[in-house]
Parts: sequence; C-alpha cells; structure tokens
Amino acid sequence: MNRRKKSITDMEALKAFLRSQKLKATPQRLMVHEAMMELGHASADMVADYISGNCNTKITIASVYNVLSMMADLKIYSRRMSGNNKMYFDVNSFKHIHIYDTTSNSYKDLIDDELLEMVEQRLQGRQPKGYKLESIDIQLICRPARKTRKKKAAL
Amino acid sequence: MNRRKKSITDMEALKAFLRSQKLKATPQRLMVHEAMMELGHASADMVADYISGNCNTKITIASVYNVLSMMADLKIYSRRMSGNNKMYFDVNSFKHIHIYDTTSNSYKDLIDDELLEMVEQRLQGRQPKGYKLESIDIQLICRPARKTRKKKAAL
DNA sequence: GTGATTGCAAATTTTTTGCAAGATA
DNA sequence: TATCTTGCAAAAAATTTGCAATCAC
Repeated sequence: MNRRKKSITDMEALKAFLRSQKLKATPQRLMVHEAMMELGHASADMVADYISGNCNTKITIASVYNVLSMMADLKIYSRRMSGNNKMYFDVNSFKHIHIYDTTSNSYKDLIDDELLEMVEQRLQGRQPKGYKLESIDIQLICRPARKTRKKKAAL
Repeated sequence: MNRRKKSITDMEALKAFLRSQKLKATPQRLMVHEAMMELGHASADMVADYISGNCNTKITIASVYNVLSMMADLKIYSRRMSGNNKMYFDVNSFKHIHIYDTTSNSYKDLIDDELLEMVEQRLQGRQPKGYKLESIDIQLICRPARKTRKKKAAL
C-alpha cells in the first residue's frame, strides 16, 4: 500500500520508460540516471561532478537540471530542498523517511512503513479543512555522533 | 515535555531577551520581530516587504537576513528551506508539525504533541547507528482543495 | 529529415560578505 | 566614547532561460 510509485533500477527499464513517454534515450539522460542510481540522493552539481569524474560523455549543468526536473515531473525521482539550500533529487519516489546529515549535507533513507502508516492514521480527520494532502514528509535531522572527541560532563 | 523552546510574544520580552544576550535593542531588530510575530512564517524578503509596507523605519535586506539568522542561531526562531527554494523563518521554535501549501508557498502550524510523541517512541532504537538525532521534522505537503473547478471524471 | 534535446552564455534569484558610516548603551 | 549594527554595493551560489547547433529516431 505504501510503496506505490515506481523506481527504475536499470538502464533497460529506463530506456523502456523513456520510450513509453515518447522521449529520446539520449546519452545525457542515461548518464544522469546512472549517476542517480549510484548516488541515490544528489543535487545537480553532484550529478554533474559524478558524470565528469566517471564518464566520458559530456553534459552541462543546465542539461543536468533539465533531465533531473523532467524525471521528477514524471514522478520517477522526488525533489527536496536540503538544509544547505540546494535542490536534491532522490532516485526513489516511493514513500519513505529521510535522514539528513547536517554535517555532510547528505541523505539516507529510512524505510519504516509501519511508522508511515501510523502517522497517516493519526492524521485522518486532523488536517485542516480546505487542503488536499499531497504527501507527508518526515525527516530526521542528524549529526554524526562524535567519535574521537572527549565526552562532555553533562549533555 | 514537547514545547521546550521559548517563544517571545511581545516587545518587552524581546527587549529583555536582547539585554540578557548583551545585544542592542535596535529599531531594526524590533521591527523584524514585530513582522515575525505578525507573519508567523516568513522569508527575508517577506519580512522586508512587511516592514516597508507597515513601518516607517528603514531596513535593508542584508540586515533582515542578519537579524533573522541571529534569532535562529539563538534558538528563538527556527529555520527551514521551503519548496520554493527560499529560507523561511518560524517565529516559534518549539516542536510542531508544519503544513506547507505548495500553491501559495506558505506554512501553517499543526500542533499535535501526541503524534510527535508517538513518532519519537517509534523511532527509539530505530535510528541508524552513528548519528545523533537533533530533531524530527514533519511536514504535510498540501494544496488548497479545488473550489470552483469542475470535477475530473477519474482522479 | 525533422522535431526534440543539448550546450552555451547570459540573466535571475537568493543569500552572503566586507567595510565605512551611523547608532546604541 | 567605544563598540556594536546597519547600509550599501559587490560577490557568490543556485537555478532558469533563450536560442542556435546538434542529435536521436
């Protein structure tokens, strides 16, 4: 019930999807998706960096934005604004919780359908009138636990 | 247990707070807080617009940013990135849920301590190792329910 | 071939910065 | 008066846009 949006997990599936949308399978589109499959969550410049480091196909930042937003508009990726004021894309668009690391500005997924279900239940009838609920966004704002630093007396 | 961070709900309290921090009670700081008390949730330009429309004190956008970030750093306001890619400040920093209207790019508060409690409970022991949880951010992404539009055959 | 897509460079938008001028305690 | 704050203008950073050149089908 919870994971209803599709994810595209390989290149053949991507090509098939593009075909189904009458979109062309350009090297740039394939590259961006390859980067996204590897990175999971990324901003446009992260994708551009990944491609320039790992591929010999060329792509400009404007095209990266173009491809990423197109994929998000088609509900394959999801879009989110990060704490460091950048637009991040998530290779998966099914419902899940995010863990945001404020130190590295990176995301991890937390899959807990039971929690999402609980929250949805609880919100039944509690949302303000006049709005249509599109989605519920839950993120855990975290920092890496201190490792080699001395313990504080009182926390 | 849930609302632990303070809010400053009047000008005298603000002046006292500033004094306690050895900060000066400049007209700009007072104005920004007056705007925030009125607006509740706002970006820097919204605050600047509010002030230029309702006050005869002058303030530049750089100072608005300066004051807002200072208040957020002091944990009086909270900071969030909105869906329209702008930094919003919230006059309240106690824990609560946000409702984000994607059409008007505005926030409303949803107070539901019981839900927050439930979520915290559920997350006990389920957060990934190596992270310190700073806060839990829940927002309901909404659109105004269509009013005068004709119904679609199938949604 | 032809319409979709990309690259490029400039424009926009938001936020930050540095420093001189001004205001507060 | 001494210092903290602000205004200003420029810089930075992220995203968007317009259009000619190129490419996929």
